[in-house]
Amino acid sequence: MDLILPGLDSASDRPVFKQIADHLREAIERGDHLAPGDKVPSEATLMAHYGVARMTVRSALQLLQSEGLTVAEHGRGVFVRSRPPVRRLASDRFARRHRDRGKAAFIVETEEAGGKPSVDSIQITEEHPSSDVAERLGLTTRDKVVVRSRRYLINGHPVETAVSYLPAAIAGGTRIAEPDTGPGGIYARLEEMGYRLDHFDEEIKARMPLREEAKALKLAPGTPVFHLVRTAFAEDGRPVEVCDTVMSSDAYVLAYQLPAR
Amino acid sequence: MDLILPGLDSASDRPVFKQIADHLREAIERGDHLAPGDKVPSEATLMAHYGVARMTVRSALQLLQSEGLTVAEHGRGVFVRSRPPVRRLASDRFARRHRDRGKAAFIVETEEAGGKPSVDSIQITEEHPSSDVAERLGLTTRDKVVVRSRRYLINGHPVETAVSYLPAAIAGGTRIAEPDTGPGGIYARLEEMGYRLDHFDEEIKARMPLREEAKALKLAPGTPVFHLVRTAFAEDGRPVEVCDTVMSSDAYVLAYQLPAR
DNA sequence: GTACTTGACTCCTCTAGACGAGTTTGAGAT
DNA sequence: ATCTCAAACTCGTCTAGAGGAGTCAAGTAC
Repeated sequence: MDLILPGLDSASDRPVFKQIADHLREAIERGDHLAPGDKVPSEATLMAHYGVARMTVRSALQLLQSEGLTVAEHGRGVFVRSRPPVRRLASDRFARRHRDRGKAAFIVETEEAGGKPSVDSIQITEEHPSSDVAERLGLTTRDKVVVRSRRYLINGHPVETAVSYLPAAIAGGTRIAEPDTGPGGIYARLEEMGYRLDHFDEEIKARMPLREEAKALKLAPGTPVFHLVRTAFAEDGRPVEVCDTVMSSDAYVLAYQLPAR
Repeated sequence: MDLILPGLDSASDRPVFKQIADHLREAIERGDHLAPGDKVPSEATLMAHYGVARMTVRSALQLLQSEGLTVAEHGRGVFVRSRPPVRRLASDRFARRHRDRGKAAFIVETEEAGGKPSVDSIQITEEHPSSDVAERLGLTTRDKVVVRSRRYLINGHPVETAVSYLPAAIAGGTRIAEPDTGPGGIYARLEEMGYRLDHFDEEIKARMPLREEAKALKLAPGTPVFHLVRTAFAEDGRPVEVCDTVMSSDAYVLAYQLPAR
């Protein structure tokens, strides 16, 4: 490792720990001496190099970690973050021609990208909806909804959690309320039941994950999430499903096509 | 302020600073005693309450800040983050009927939402494109592109930076290369010039901001950004513009409509 | 009354240690 | 040659201080 870091600029009024972070950040962004996966010099090494206290070095490393540039591994070291290959979610992923192939969108897309898709933590309950979900579905909080939660994984690594809400009047007692919804997933079942789908609305936010989300998705510190809420509308204009998903921003690029007309 | 925090659980093996952060996080999420804009108890208060060292309290506060829940103001205190009202960006924002009204999408939307839109830092240059931009525009890096950078503000607060790239062969020497593009913006000029627009592709990533981005958008620590790249296609299928925007995730909810057909 | 000073309170940076816990590695025993 | 175990090295948590700088309000001088 021939990484060479500059000395501190004692004339500058920039705090020491930020200067150290700057040096490391530049080395990472240049990418020549500190490439993804590489080990960042240890705390002890940096202390000696800069002649500062341990906490000062740790503040610098903390900063880089909060920027999502590095990951610390207890007992091993601090490493330059290597991002997993991202998946592009096309805006035609719910087109009927895909659904008719008999597989859910996630499975198809992941296999096409050469990954091994899996789904776990499937839970199904029947509950009263939150006011937000009730409003989106055109229900009241006194109505009941079928709630399907699950987690999606690629090559064993979790990338997304999803919770679907469907009016119990529609989905109650059907295969949608079973763990295995059969070929084509929820949307195929809805269409079989006569709820021919017309369009989906998607609302996307980006934010830092809650603690449970970071845990469920095994997110490295400093990784934001997409929070996407999709509402499916039948051809009669009625909403038939709300799907609330949280996705690792590391794993996805969302792609949409908009008409100019 | 009658905020009541529980004591530490010395039996738990959860680190003290995380326990303290948990207590504060819960109080914030409950929202009853610690609402947006409220002042979090000072470091000294928390030290006394929990009987721990200064650095322990600071670690807890640091954690909350990195989660985007609080903002520290030097000399004043730590405050529960109050998020600005978000703007929903509808997927028909570039429909021709809006463009024909003679205002750019950003101006129209912001005024409709009751805000005062403004644009600053307008810079126009002519450059060789990066390989990414060249590829999206169907050019080579030896061609030239007109580069329009600007920053969008709502009520004086920056929310988005945008850089548009257009083939110099199309936009060079036109009003698109002037600071004021005239009514309806770039897209109206392109259509006048005979490049009737067909559709837009948008690719969305979420990530933590670079340092310059955090500065340009005056982002609070722990605020991720949307990185959106839009490519505009003319009716003959040729790409005519690539727009690279970075948006504060605090200020936006992106909304799209997808067909189910 | 107004303007200025002062002090209390706030968070920011940094030092110099301590112990703990996970990982790796090499020396010694088998 | 292989296994075991302890040492060395890593980051994680925590203590107990120090001086600095920004903010605010009360009190002082004019």
